[in-house]
Amino acid sequence: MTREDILDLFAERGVKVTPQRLEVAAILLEKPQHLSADQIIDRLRGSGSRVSKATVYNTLNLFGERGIAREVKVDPIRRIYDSTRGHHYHFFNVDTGELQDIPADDLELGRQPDLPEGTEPLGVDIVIRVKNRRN
Amino acid sequence: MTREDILDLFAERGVKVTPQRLEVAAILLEKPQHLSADQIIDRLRGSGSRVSKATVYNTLNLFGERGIAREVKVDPIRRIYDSTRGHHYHFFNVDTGELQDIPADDLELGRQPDLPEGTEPLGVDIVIRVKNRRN
DNA sequence: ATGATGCTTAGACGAAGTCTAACGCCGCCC
DNA sequence: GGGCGGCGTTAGACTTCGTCTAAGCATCAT
Ligand SMILES: [Mn+2]
Ligand SMILES: [Mn+2]
Ligand SMILES: [Zn+2]
Ligand SMILES: [Zn+2]
Repeated sequence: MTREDILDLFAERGVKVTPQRLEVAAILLEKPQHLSADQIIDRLRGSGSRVSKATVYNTLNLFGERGIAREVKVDPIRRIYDSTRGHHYHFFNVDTGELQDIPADDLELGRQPDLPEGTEPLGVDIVIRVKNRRN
Repeated sequence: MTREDILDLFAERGVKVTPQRLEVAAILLEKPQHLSADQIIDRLRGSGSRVSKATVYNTLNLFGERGIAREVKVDPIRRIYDSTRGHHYHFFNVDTGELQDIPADDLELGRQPDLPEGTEPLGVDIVIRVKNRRN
């Protein structure tokens, strides 16, 4: 994702541009990937950036709310942010901790249950847990 | 679930019986429900029990490993334990934090993707996120 | 008895994320 | 230009959830 794309996306989602937000976006949205806040901070530090921890967390929360990144719930000990915004699912390898995308078309959802009374849908999260085959 | 059922389940899963494990099981496995460690500790304290925090966490980890309870990954800030061991899925109401079971039969999974090379399946977690309808 | 093993415990510790209060930056008004 | 308000950023304190440590206990085998 180019700098131009990022600026367009910010505009589209009503997110004001700041140097720090651009730095975080440049790392996370560079390519399809799944990163924790800590990994993003490490990469920022590695490239000499001084964006504070508080700002990284604020920014990731903002990106989540505005649909600039997706939060993936697989591991209760840390939040993972996903640069792929479109509809898709995940494999989670419990041995390696690795997350892998499943394109929406590769997984069909048959019958779906009625929603609870008085609620409306937000989305469907599917995680297929796998482990390494030992033989 | 009766005390007898719990003892049978422990035996079946190779879990040694201790008074503390029985107390935790009595609370969690009483009925179909979803509880955090903290809620379990509160209920133990409320009924005058003195089981330590460390033991509650150790016990819940053990229950998870041995399939005596299920860990539901829905909220990255705390672990939720599910007394329903069978195959089923969940609604998660983001407004209330409420988790609601979806029986396996109510949700059909059509085509499933090929697993990543060298891995074998552990299970499929599905969470349908919903919010309260406001109007 | 003695020792080994495994469970429980209080409280220290660690990791992830949030909050606070000060500070900087920018646009607006005069 | 100077002052003001609003928002974003910052360091570091703080909170929360969970794990670890080291001591104490129980049970079992010899
Ligand atoms: Mn790191
Ligand atoms: Mn509580
Ligand atoms: Zn993804
Ligand atoms: Zn359930």
